[in-house]
Amino acid sequence: MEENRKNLVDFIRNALPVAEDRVLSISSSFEAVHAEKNDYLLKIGQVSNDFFYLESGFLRTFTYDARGNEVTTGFYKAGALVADVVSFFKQKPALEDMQALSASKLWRLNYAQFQVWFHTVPEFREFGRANLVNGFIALKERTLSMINLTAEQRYENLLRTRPEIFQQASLKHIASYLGITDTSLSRIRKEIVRK
Amino acid sequence: MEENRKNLVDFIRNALPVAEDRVLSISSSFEAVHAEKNDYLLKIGQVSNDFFYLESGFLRTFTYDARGNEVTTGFYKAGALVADVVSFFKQKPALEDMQALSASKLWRLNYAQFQVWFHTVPEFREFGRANLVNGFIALKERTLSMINLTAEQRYENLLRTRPEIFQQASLKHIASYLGITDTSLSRIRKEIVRK
DNA sequence: AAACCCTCTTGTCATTTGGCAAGAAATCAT
DNA sequence: ATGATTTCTTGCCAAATGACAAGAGGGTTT
Repeated sequence: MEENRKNLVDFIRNALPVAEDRVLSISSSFEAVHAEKNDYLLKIGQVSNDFFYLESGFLRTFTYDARGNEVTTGFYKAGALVADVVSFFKQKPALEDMQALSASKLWRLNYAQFQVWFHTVPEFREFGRANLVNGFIALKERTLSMINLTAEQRYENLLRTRPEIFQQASLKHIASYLGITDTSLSRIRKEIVRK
Repeated sequence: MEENRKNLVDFIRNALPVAEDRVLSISSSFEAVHAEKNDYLLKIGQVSNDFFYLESGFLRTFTYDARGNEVTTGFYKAGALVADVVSFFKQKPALEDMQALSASKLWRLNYAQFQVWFHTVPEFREFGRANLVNGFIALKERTLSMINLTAEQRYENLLRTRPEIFQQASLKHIASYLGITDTSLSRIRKEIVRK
């Protein structure tokens, strides 16, 4: 397969206010990864060595409840940075699986190389920090929405703010992301139509 | 009331590897705050201007579910740094209340002063970053524990890892922190005793 | 076109959890 | 110390949610 780094280079150039040669050297430290639909990019128990930029495709992360049911914890669309932050930064076994929901093209930065850029490029460090703050805020807001809102309100929010998920994921995955079963989601949808 | 900064200064000295005069200048930018039992330190809707060091006492943060019931989201004991990260760093209205569960002594750093230290003291910045990573990880692990574990397992975990909470908070607060009602917690405790 | 697969919906039933209220126990205030 | 208040437990019942299974609908393959 031919390797075209234009999308990746554009992303890095846009993310980091650094000289062009630095943009190129950082970009070239990423490695192309291709995932087919249903392929796993990380499995529970593995220590993540991958910090991904998702050029195209669609991913989800998921774990299992106390009864063994899959529970989707996140959806990622093209343009996203994707990593199991806990496993990658703390080099601990992952608590979630990561899986492609459609054929995906990714660029991978390994842990050692991440550390090099983090310690030698202030802009990289600053971008990483900003990213972490945003990730923390998103997780906090999602956690609170699971408390503050009804399942129906969470469904309507998701439909409004992340419509792309409904093009890419099954209602079973969406239901578990909302904290309910596919049966309940089906009933909520029916109720909304009735209104 | 007499003001004794020894505990605060020791904390800062221990947290930041900087010269003693810097430890003292940073310490003296904190302002003493005293809270009586049940006093609020932040209310939902306010923009937080406070980054606290909790010298003594005990705090909780809480919000409300869709039916209006209080749900405790965090407990904080002496020695902790406490802030509504989202409200403080993004200067947005808080989504949670913060309340003292016992008379507490706190030290407060305001947003403007936080920014000054953040931009002028690399060690402060680095400490802040490490703190954020740990906060993110703790939130992620708590979120996953709400999925992976049963309420009984969460109860036993909490009892084992944070026994001080059981000295300071009511079972009603603990129950909502575990994601259940006080009625259910009471039944779980009964069941555990039976074993 | 037929067979197949996958997703989604829907009915029935079981289980879990919560609401409520009463009473016991512990704590606090005067 | 005594009364008042709060917390915790427990029983009863209602409501919400999930498990399971059947079936409809779409899309794909052969």
